[in-house]
Amino acid sequence: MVTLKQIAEELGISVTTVSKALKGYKDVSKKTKKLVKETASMLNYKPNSFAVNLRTKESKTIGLIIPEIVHHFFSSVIKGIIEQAEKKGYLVIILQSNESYELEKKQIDLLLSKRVDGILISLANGTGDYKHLTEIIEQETPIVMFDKIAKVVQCSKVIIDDRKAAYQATKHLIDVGCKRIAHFRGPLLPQNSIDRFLGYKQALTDHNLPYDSSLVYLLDDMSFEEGAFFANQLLIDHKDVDGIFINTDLVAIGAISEFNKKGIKIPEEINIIGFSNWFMASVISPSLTTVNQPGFEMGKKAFKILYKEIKDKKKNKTISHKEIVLDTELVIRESTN
Amino acid sequence: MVTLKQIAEELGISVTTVSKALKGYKDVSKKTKKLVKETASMLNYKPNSFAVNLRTKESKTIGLIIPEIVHHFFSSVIKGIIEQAEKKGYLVIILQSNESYELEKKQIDLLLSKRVDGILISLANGTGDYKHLTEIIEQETPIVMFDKIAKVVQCSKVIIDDRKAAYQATKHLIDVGCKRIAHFRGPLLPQNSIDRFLGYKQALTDHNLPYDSSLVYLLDDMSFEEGAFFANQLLIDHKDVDGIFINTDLVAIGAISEFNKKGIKIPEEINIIGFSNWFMASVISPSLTTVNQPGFEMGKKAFKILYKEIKDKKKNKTISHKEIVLDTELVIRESTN
DNA sequence: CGGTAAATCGAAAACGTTTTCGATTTGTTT
DNA sequence: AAACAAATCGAAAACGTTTTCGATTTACCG
Repeated sequence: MVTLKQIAEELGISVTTVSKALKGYKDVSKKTKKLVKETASMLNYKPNSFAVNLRTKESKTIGLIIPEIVHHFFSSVIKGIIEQAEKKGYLVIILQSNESYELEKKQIDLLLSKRVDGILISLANGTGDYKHLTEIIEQETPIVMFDKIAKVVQCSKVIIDDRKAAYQATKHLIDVGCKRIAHFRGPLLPQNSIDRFLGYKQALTDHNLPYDSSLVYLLDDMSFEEGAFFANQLLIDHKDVDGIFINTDLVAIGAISEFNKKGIKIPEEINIIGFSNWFMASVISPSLTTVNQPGFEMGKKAFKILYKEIKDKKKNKTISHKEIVLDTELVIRESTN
Repeated sequence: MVTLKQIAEELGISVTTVSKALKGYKDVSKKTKKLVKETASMLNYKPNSFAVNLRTKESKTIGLIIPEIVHHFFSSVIKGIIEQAEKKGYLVIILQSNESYELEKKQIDLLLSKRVDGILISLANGTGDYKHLTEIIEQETPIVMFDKIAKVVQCSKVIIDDRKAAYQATKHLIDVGCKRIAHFRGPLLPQNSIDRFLGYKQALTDHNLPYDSSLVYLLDDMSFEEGAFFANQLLIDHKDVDGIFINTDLVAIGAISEFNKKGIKIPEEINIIGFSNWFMASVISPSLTTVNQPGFEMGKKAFKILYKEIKDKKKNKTISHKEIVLDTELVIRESTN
């Protein structure tokens, strides 16, 4: 590996001048500048990033912690982040928390000790306290949270309005004539589940439909199988239900599959609306009406904000935290009338 | 940020001793060892990884280049790599080539200049020459290729036996009684497409079925839409076809969707088998018979091999390249008789 | 107590870069 | 030719760690 020193010796000049020549300092003559650049590329010189990092105290690398990689929404987010980061010359280290609070803590420690320039995170479902997050902020490492956030933590956030989106989804069911609407809700912890539930409830009361807590089923692992299970349960408990708003597409697809198997006609006998707009939603039969969640844009936006905070920190500007709310969109397909 | 120096001053000893105490050298007394460790954790000392990298000439970081992140198979691979890497104390920088040769080249340059300890790569469809790859090998940076590989490049590889798997898939169609079997093949460049095509052809001739090149349709972007398009084309061109082996599940699902729309019964009128076993394959109707491609295991294995090569390089051992072939498995579902 | 061995410590160099600041050279003007 | 300004260069420190090797201290034994 060729170093500045070697180039300097080759040309009989000092390391300083070589460095400055390569970085375009104005106090080195055009002649030597040209000379240095030529021999540098001839020797295939590449700056030792370890040394640069040490000297400049930055690594041009950010960390990303995500609950699950094999997941349509999250992989879209990752793609958005990586693309945007690459444009700005940043690399992305990805870690997966597996929805575990303990892992999430360890991984944050890892990233901090690697001294990444910033951190992007979507919280695990299991995270209840936020000490590990406030620690990041105290260390003054820029951080922005997206999708699954902790409202109480003081940092920038990129989210969708889950409550509003859920409201619109439920309202859509009402608009197509549903009178008795069930909800398969997500676990108690992530804010999203709560907000979606609240949106559902609000839509009911705003349209003079009674809220019946026995129509709300609590999901645990949000799997395909759970969707099928609760669809079946619903047939036993409440034969009069004519619409379901389901917390996420995967579960909705499980439900559809079960209804298909049981010969229940969708949407004639029951309307179904999901959430997230996984690719899968468009290819099953009947195709699934759902709420589009802009993962790619969320990733892009999250990085952009993080980037600004990193730059501001370098300039010793005070960083003001932003909270961006991205638009969702109802995607109407065959599973609703 | 607290440094060794600060700990040393705090205790009135030398930086050397502090460093050695923390690293468990035997030439420092148990008393001072304990003292140093206590104050280190009290001050929340974390070694500056930039300095460590510079000194030890390694970053405990590897690079991963993948054609596409939002993709069930590849995201499974990523998951396998990250999990395994984390176990060994390595972090993973992910880049996406978007199936572009040019991007792939740039990204390899990026990773090399970041001085990652090793590189994992699955080639873009567009990569024809391998100069950028041999460059890595000349630099003596360990590299292992997986799934989409270049046979001619001298490095370790983790793959499946595409040809054998395709053979089995085609044979399955023959076993269920198909006499006239079409193939939607992938583009001309990645070796996988070629091998799958060859397996298909071999199976036909081994079972006394004539090979008819007009039954082979060349896919371009391997999308859902292409599947639908060629399914329709097939109905126009060859009404007598009773089975299709399709290069990848996504395209197969597009075809199924088109056949469903046209009222063609699957598998009664036409048998369909895909490749990869995307999650989606199990939830569409009819569910798709396919070949399971073990993404997660491939990721794990690829990292393990890379890890060994990194270690061997450190010990100046000569590294011997391995070629691992993982088992695939026929997953029989409703789309074949 | 003298002598040797073992235990314990620290000075210093090295990794490769960036940047400050002073020194030297060149050019320009009287 | 003197005087000054501008252009060009390089020495040296710094970033924080690791590790070699010599120095010092302690322990031990006759």
